[in-house]
Amino acid sequence: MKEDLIKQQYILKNQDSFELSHIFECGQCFRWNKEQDGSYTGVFKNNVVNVKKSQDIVFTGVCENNKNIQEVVEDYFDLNRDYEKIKLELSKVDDNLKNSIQYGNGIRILNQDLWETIISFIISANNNIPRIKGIIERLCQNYGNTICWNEKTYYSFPTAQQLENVSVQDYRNMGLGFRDVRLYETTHMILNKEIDLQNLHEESDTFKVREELLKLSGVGPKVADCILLFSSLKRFDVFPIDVWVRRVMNDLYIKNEDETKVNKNLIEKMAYDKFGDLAGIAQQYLFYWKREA
DNA sequence: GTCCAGGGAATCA
DNA sequence: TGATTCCATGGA
Repeated sequence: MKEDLIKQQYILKNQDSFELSHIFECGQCFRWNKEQDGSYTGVFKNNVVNVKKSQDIVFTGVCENNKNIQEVVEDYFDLNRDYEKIKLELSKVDDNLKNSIQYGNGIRILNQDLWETIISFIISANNNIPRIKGIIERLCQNYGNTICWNEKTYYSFPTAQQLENVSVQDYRNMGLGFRDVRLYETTHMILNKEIDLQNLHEESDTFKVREELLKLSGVGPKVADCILLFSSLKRFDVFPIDVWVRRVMNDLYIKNEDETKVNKNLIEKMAYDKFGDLAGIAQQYLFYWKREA
């Protein structure tokens, strides 16, 4: 019999660089949903947390093994990182970036589980965000753990072991489309330790980690960079290039007549020249600004 | 009916 | 290496 989870709360005061919509709508995560009161509720690992911002930021929820909620959210929201310093540094680059930073000033890069990030971004390929969220939610409901809180049932993201016996056809039936085989193959590559996720955390060379990720089925350059940036690997020196980022980089800097013809290597080189080892964070401000504004 | 979505893999030059 | 094409699905 599993012990009941204790409802916990943590109140954070005086936190600049923390806006709910900026954090949850900038495309880095798929499991946070807006409530009627403007707060957001999400599941990560086996935690269910609601975040509400008025003057202070209030975290309420239940945590895996009743671990202290302050420690849990400090890790997940990367609360000890100085975003004011990062924004100051990036604002010096040019007015374009400065404007986008003002627009998305409350963005933070979440510290998401590596396995979940890999699978989520394989699903994201040639897909739109509402549909990605729907597919992931069905995966969780079918194969994740149930977590009860506030008289509602939530579902954790299934582990690789929980997906071990899921077939390609099962995935197809859940609406994954052509991504079904990729999800199946990658799950088993990780279960077989062809790719060892622990080793990825221990490798310091970003390029080597990227090479390993690219071996996974369904992981190409863009998905690999998203995994590097948005997961617990936390590599801020990568610059994921999707259609939106290509668009914004062409509009601001390259100014090619046909933005679909812009070379990705050119964008990548330009990003690193301009933004250096903070390119990934710069990418998030630009992405959010282009998509929302 | 057509186009598009946080692309990747296979194919061909 | 670099460019093209196909891949399911659902919403606009």
